[in-house]
Amino acid sequence: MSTEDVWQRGTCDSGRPVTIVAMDSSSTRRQATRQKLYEAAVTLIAEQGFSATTVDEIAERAGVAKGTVYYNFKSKTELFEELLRHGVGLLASSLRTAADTTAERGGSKIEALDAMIGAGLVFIDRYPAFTQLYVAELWRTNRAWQSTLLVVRQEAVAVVESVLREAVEGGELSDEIDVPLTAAALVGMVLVAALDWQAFQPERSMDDVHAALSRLLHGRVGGR
Amino acid sequence: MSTEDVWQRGTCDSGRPVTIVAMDSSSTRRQATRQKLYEAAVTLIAEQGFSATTVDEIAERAGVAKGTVYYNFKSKTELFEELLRHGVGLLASSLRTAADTTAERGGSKIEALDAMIGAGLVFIDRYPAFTQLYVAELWRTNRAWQSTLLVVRQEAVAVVESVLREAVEGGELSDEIDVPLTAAALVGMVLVAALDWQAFQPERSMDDVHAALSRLLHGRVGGR
DNA sequence: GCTTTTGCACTGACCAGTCAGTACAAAAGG
DNA sequence: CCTTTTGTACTGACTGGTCAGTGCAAAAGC
Repeated sequence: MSTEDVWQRGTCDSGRPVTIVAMDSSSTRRQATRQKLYEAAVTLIAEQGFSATTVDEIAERAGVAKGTVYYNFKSKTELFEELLRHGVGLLASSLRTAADTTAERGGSKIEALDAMIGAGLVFIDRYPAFTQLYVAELWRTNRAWQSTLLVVRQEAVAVVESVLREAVEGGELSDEIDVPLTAAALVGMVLVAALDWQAFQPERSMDDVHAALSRLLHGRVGGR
Repeated sequence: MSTEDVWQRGTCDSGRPVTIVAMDSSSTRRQATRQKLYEAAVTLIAEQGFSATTVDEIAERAGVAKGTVYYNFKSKTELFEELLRHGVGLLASSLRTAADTTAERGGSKIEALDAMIGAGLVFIDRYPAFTQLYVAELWRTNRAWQSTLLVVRQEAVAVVESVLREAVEGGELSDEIDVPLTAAALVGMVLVAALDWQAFQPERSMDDVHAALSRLLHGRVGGR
């Protein structure tokens, strides 16, 4: 975290507000506040779910007054939706980078998929709370943010689909494989294995997990 | 949904579900009420999440008075926990049956795994709401039913692990594979692919999905 | 004649969202 | 200079509503 504002809060009803310290330029402050709110919200919602998490909790964890939440976001739901957009953006671009880097090195598409598994694991390791939250909310029907999630899912899965498609076109994979279903299965494999690793087998290393998933991808499990 | 299910309740030590068809006349009525409540709760909670679902809603959907909910269950949480136990019992025994049937026919362990994928898909197709709910709650930390879930997850994953282990012992699979991680990855693959199928690609047939997953299991995606 | 269910009124905690007010920097004005 | 105004960011007590869980008398099953 970057901003070094050393300021103190007073109480509203009695204590003299003892504030202080200047802000550099204008809107940097707001950005920092939003970031704090994102960070507080993501862990709380991942732990407890959206409805079970109160705005008061989010504000408290962020070290901010409740009113500030509503100054920065229209509603609790809007805060959550922006969180989703923000997080999936990070994931998708991290997957894309992994694929592109492999391509630049002249690697095969299968290698690119392997690299994406690695990138996925790094992401989940870094933002476990976000991943948890994403998985928990993705398949809920009837929610307000359903449309946001649909878009956001497509952004992530599309990256995998495009690499699979290129692999088929390049003759690297049989054209019998079902691109959308296989992409979903691969993403699910990584997501669930990683969450399970963190929740139930935390003693394993990321390399262990990557190796196990690679083996599945390369067909060394059920192998012919 | 069929109300005439054969009732199963897990016993603690044996791990083997005991079938309860009908205890005594008075209990049957109670069981029917409980079943109605499970069915109402599972869809509502899958759609909205645990906290967002009210007891009044559950009672109304079940066509039962609110007091009845509390006559049959200590609390909303307890209702939910028993729902989880009940559902995972069904899943685990369905997986076990698939594996056993394959074994009886003299099939290989890989074939057993394939059959379990099929059984998993049938289960998800029949109880999509339960699956949704399970995935959404499984990796949450800090929840009251955390310990219930841990037990319940183990029951399902253990079935897959045991088949993998037998396959390794029988020389069908390399002993280099990591049994717990691979089991988690396989379960995740099926779970997520199936949910994705239902939510985002409902036009596909179950056979399509099974074929795509089989291909991954048999290594016909990343080839060698 | 038990167990189970109903219907309904009630309570107390909890919570999303509001609003009047504070803090403070920078600009405007004198 | 100093003082007044303006804009932005934030504060926290408060409100109106919601909901888990209770209590109980009467009815319905078995």
